Amino acid sequence: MTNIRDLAREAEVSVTTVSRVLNDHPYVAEDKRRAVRDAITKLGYIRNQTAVQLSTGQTKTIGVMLPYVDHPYHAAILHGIAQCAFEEGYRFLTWQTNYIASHEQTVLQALAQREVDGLIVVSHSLPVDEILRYEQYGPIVFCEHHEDVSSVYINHYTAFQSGLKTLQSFGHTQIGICLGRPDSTNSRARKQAYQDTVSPEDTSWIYQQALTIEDGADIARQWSNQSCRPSALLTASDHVAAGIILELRKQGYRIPEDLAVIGFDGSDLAVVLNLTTVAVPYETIGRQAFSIAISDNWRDHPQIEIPTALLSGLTAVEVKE
Amino acid sequence: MTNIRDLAREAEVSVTTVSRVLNDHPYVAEDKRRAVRDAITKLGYIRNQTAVQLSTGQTKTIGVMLPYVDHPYHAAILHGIAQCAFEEGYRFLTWQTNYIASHEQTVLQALAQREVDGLIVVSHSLPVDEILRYEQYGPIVFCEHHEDVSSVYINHYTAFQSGLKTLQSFGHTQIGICLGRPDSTNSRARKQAYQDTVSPEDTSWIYQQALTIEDGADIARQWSNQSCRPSALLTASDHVAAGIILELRKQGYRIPEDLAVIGFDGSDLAVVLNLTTVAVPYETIGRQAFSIAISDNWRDHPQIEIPTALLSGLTAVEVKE
DNA sequence: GCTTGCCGTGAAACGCGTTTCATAGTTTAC
DNA sequence: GTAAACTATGAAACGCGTTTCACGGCAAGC
Repeated sequence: MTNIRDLAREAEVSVTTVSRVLNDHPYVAEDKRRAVRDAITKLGYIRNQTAVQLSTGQTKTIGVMLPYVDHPYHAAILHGIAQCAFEEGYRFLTWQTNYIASHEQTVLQALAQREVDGLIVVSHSLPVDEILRYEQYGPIVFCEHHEDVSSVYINHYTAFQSGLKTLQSFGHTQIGICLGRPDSTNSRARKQAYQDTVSPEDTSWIYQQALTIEDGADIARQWSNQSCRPSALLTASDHVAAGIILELRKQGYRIPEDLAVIGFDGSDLAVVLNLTTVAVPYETIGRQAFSIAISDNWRDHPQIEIPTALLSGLTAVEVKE
Repeated sequence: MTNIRDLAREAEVSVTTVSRVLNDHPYVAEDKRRAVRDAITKLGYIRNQTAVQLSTGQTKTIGVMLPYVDHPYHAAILHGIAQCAFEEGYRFLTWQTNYIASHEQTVLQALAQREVDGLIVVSHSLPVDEILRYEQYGPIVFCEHHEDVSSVYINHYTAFQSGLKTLQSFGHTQIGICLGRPDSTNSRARKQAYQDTVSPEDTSWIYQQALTIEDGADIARQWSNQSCRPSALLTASDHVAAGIILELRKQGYRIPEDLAVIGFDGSDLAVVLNLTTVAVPYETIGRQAFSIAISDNWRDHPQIEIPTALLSGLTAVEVKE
């Protein structure tokens, strides 16, 4: 493997000059520049990126902590990160944590060990302040809202409220909700929006642990077994909504006549099912998070709220008298 | 930032001994080991991973080249890679290329510059032999079949054949297909299977450039405008199948009575639509590709064929007389 | 005519952990 | 009892590019 010292010898210049040529520094005479270029070609030199990283103290790499790379909305955030990273000449390392605390620790460790210049936390299970202890090693940007933390987020309270109000405007009074992980920040905000907006008569209309299509089917069965049912459901994700709709149709119920359903995410599934859904611009979240992670002002803990939009389908429509 | 030399001074040992303690080398006396450990705690030392990488010449990182991180089946492969990488103590860098040749070059460059120890090429647009020129710098594993190349793949010929034969066994004789990128290796194999299996009467039953839900809707419109139509369609992906089904239902056609449809991938969409589909274990492909990339025998160009399975739904059923 | 200031170049230090090699004291082996 | 085989330890080299600092030459400024 030829290195810059070999080049220097071949081109009869100093390593400094070689380095200057490599980095397009102006203070190099044209003939020496050419000599170095010729040496590069002749010896087939290729820069060792690791050495550059050690030398500059920068990896030009951002780490991404997320629970599952193949969940549609995490993947969409990743997409935004990938776009932005490429444009900025950065790379990114992805860690799939499955929400396992020890795996999340590994990611934080990587920041401390200077494997990455910064971290984007898409979703996590460790307490925020434990994660923030690692901010001394570099920027940490969250994709959900926390106080005094760099974050790019959607307002789950208002987003959920918009879904609930839509159902109300369609004439529904018996409204239930589905929540994902019960103790997550997002779920808490959503629950609060629910309590503030519809003042529910029955806590059995809050369906917990709603994450997958299968969870949706479970919830549909729960619903159909209840004596006192909601007439409308705001779900935690399009996947859950899909599970509910499919199971209920299988059981002979009609959507939205027997149960109006609103999804969350604005995914492909929503298009396919003609699902009314709260659309979230996940790609934008990824892009913004990335730009904070590589900006100089991350210490100011910038906070960016990304707006959501209600996307109308046919699973939640005006109630006919 | 304290380094290994500071530790050596503090613990009154040599840097070699410190390095030994850090790497759990056995030839260190217990008292010195403790002294080093104490120094680590006292000075708050954290290993600089970049220095380790430069020193060992290994990054313990694998690069992944794929067109889009948020396409379900690429994400599924990524999921497999992520799992395997974590288990093996590796990291992975993802490059989203959008099938742009210059972006793919960047990825190859990264291998040459020793940013990664190896490369997994999920899908690509550059010619294979151009990519293989970089094999001198490290293992390159493909997720599709090519001769004399490390690869983990599904046999698109037999996979497509199984779909076609299923349609035939259901009584269909007028069978069409959808293909994705016209010149890809996969499309060629699929087309061959089509020609060998159904000996099509009409080339207008091959629908090209079928990649997204929207493409599917386009194809549905094409189909409904044709005077001589196939009675069954084997599609390039579940997304395309979904687009076709939704558009045709909107136009008042019935699936499978007017058109039987089989998808490809075995994705969530298939579950939701009760779609008959050719299921592909993408996660397994990712895992296997990863293990080849970090194995010693990659120079032998191992080839692993992963089997597919037909998953029955309701969009392709026995033709009633 | 002399001081600034810019251009061009290189030696050496720096970032930091790993590894080779030499040395010396102990055991084990026969 | 002596050779062979461990165990334990450190100096120095290595991997490799960047950056600081010093210095000579030359042109512009007054």
